Amino acid sequence: MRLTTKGRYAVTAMLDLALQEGKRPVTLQDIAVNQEISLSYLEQLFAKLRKADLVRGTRGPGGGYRLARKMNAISIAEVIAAVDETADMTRCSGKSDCLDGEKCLTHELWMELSEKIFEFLNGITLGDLVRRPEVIAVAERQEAVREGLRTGRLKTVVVEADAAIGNLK
Amino acid sequence: MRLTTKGRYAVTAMLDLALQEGKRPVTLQDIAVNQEISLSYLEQLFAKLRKADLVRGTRGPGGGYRLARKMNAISIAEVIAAVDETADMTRCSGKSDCLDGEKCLTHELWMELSEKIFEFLNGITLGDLVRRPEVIAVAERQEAVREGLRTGRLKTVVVEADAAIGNLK
DNA sequence: CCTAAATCCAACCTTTTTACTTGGTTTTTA
DNA sequence: TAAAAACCAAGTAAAAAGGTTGGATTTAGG
Repeated sequence: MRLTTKGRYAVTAMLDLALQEGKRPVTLQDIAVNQEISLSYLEQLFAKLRKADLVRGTRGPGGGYRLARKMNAISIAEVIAAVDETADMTRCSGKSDCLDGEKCLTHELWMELSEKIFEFLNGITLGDLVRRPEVIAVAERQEAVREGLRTGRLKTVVVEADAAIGNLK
Repeated sequence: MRLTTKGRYAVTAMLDLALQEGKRPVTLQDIAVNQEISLSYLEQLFAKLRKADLVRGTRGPGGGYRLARKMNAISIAEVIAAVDETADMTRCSGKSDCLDGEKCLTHELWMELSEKIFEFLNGITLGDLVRRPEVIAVAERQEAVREGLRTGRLKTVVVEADAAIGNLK
């Protein structure tokens, strides 16, 4: 189970989709702007997410991407694995000479740890992250700010939001 | 908390040291052969491990490296952090314009997850891995941490888990 | 005191991975 | 039928991983 910026891009993008569940599908263009990442790179990541049956795209105007499953049924591990193609991380997979010496022992220990990390991340779903007390507070602030933008009541809202944030910390 | 082959090299190398505790110091040459990695790359990794006060080197013939602390007092997270120099993984650290839009929300969610991963890896020591019977204990604690993520009760859970681990020793 | 084994150190290089660019095509809605 | 979107593929630039070379400093042992 590797864990790099690539995996992070994938997870945050999936979170973007999860946060918009029920609304119109999300365009990669939107995500590209949000995450400050190139559209085409996102396309490549989403090609993998689609192959892994994690998202579903609809074409044409008004189209975009949706989660292929409920957010509670998509684990972080799955998302990361989908974009990561984890080439064998042990270097001793088939080698028989790895039986003697300390080499294979440390490898075995690593693999146990690796397994634990996977299980850990496999036990966390997008839904777990999206629906959390603190997270909900943040989401409300975001809503408030956005609403404030519309109504022209921005300054007070931001102050309120900042106060709310302060309470969290 | 990044997690790449670099971190794996560092962890397995540290496991090598842990497994030889009490014997003569371990030379990088030995590790290089065990892990099939270049001596000089190992030197670079160990320079960082040394700076992080995780290992202590003794020069000259018969020299090599030892753990700077008891293996129970060295966490996997520490080892990985030492070699990883985790440049800011969020891209929005100081930017104020990150308040509007969904960007900062997903970033915040990611950071929470990232924090959880760190805590998870910080709760596992080299000793946990080396002494197999207790690997089971790790699995149990991991369950606890994951549960904590869902309920938002993480800190207490971790403390409880640490206490439980302590009882085992 | 000399030699060899080891850490320590720095500069450079190659390979792989990440991330972006360009230039399309197809599908679908308005 | 025009525009908005997914889809696709080839190539490229930038960054990180991993290695190479060539040392210097310690230090045990003969």
